Amino acid sequence: MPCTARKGRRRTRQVTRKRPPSSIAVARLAGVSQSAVSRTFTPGGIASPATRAKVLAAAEALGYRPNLLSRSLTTGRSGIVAVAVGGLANPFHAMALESFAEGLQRTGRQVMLVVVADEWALGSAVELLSGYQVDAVLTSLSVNATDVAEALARFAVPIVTMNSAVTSRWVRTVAADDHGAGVAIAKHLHAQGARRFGYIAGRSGTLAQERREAGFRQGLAELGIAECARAQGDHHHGGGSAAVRALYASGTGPDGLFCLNDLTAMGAIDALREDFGLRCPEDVLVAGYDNVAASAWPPYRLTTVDVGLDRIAAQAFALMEAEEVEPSEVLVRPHLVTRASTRC
Amino acid sequence: MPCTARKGRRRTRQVTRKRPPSSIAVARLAGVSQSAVSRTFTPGGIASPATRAKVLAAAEALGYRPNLLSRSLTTGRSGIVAVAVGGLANPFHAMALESFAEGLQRTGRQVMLVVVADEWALGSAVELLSGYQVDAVLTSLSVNATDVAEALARFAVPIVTMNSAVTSRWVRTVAADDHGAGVAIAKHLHAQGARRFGYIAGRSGTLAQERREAGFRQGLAELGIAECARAQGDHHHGGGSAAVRALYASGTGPDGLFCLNDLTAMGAIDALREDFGLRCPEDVLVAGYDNVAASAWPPYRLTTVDVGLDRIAAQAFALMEAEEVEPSEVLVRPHLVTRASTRC
DNA sequence: ACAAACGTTGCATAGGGATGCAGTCGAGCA
DNA sequence: TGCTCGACTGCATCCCTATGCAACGTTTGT
Repeated sequence: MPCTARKGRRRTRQVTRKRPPSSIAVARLAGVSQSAVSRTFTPGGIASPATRAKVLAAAEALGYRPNLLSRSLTTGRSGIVAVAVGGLANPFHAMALESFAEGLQRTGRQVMLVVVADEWALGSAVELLSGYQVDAVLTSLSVNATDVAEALARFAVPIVTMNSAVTSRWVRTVAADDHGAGVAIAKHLHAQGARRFGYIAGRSGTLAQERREAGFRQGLAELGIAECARAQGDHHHGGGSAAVRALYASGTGPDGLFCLNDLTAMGAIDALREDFGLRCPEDVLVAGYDNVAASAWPPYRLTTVDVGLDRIAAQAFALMEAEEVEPSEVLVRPHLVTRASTRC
Repeated sequence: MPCTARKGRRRTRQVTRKRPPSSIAVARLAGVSQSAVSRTFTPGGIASPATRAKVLAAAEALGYRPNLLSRSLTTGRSGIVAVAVGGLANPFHAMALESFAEGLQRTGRQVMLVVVADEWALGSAVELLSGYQVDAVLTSLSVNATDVAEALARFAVPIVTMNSAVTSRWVRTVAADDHGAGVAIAKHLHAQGARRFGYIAGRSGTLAQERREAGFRQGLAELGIAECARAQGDHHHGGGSAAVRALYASGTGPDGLFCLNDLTAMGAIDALREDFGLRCPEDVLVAGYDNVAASAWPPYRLTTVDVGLDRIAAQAFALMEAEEVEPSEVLVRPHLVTRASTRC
């Protein structure tokens, strides 16, 4: 067997930046043991007032702050929660992020942000994140692909999504009642006088989108209406405009339009006015979804659905902290915000 | 002297969640030493193909991922960069965040997000972040208070701000040439026929705001114009509207309006139309700042300034990585985007 | 055929902090 | 006065990975 013990070796670590003071340095200066320093800074740690004072003075003098990364080594929890959002260009995602971040910071957790393109990117992002020992992952994306959900479960980290095709011990879901909101929009548009209906979708295959559409169609069906025009947008302003151009190009289009989200709806309204000279409340009623700030602005005054991000965030936190979860989704009741865009 | 060595103690750690497999577990399964596992996963580590294969197989079987937090213990760099933004309700901040996040993720760094109210909150946020050993801090805030800048410097972490009153070895600044842009806007408005000018400010005391205003006034001065009405907004849509109501309430208001940012400008335009029946290009020319997505929408078609976030982000990354920096700020030349809101 | 050179591997330890255990010291009690 | 109890404190370890060094086996050179 090789090599006997030896000591006093010299490190030539590469660009080793100057390290901040450690608890050992503080202990030396304060004339106490390293454990005393640790106990002073550990919540719930026991130290006499005298010791605590000496330690705090020394720490202040050196500018010492406990290294939370190495703390997480012993405690097994990093205090870091990952938040994955897709596309901050959409103010809804920005607001969701802000809600999450605020709540997490308030409870002393830190937010690791990951911007992901879609749910598949989410898989590899989580793989990376698991290396950082994040305590949980929150995402405003919805997970539809079953295999993605299963892949996520492998990391043994609580993952809270907004809509997921399958939920499991690790993949948990909180969502607004998109279906119910779709029904409500249908009835509202009808009550306001719309008779020819249309729906502008987003990228196909997202659960939220499918549920909103299904709800809308069911609402129409309950009113005895089977027909509903349809066009596809892209979740953004431009897509809404394009969809309207497709819908109204040939002959009369719908006079009641439900759009997957507010950006799409605002794009739709703009195209109606610009390209077809149609006025929004008078000729076509338009409703959106998300209650983005801009939806309240005078040019739009858009009827929309407020999902209640604060309540969603609160539920997400609860789900994230739960030890065990029976696989089922938590639904939050959204709130219909009626504005001038659907008032004749 | 107390206690002699003893071993085999039992831990009753509190809710110790099941820990993920460690390199030791992988080593055991693969029949190699822990160092072999470490070398397999360390970029640049040396291991024979045979060993590497055994290790990778074992790691795959156990679902092992190296713990990046403890890695950072030895390497001294966490790979985490903090990004501090204020108020994601403003799409400009959301866009800045996205630019930063994308660039950082592309280079394999992780983003720790901090939402802060103002620069003072930034100070305590950085204090907390320094516990997480972040490699640098980026922020879309500007730091004006000298004492805040000095407090930040104490943490010995590179901090890149957008505008800072004082720069130092640690506090570095990249900014758009707000002053120059203000001048350009003044000349543009004048060239388009405006004669009575007005400026809508944000909260007082932010450097960006002061520079835009100073530039605007200098541009006017160069045109021989001394007079410029002024009202204060709040960086948001509502503030712009309120400012317009204040400006136009008594008699004729300006026919050339420069607003601190796009949200303010859009609020201004809406109030001009709603409350005073003034049309935007015909009666009043309006310009904003930031080139937010909504500024291109048909109701506004807002002339604005694009600061070039991608270039700013690139410069920020360079500043962040620089070992030593001569204390001076990096200026990026912004780009005037002219749209219908200033075309008669 | 022997030595030197090279490529790999394992050992031991560092890095910062948390904590079980045992020992110290002072206070309270009989 | 003597003893028990309790409050602290320090020691020794552990958490997980990275890495300097020495030892090993193999290949190459002469």
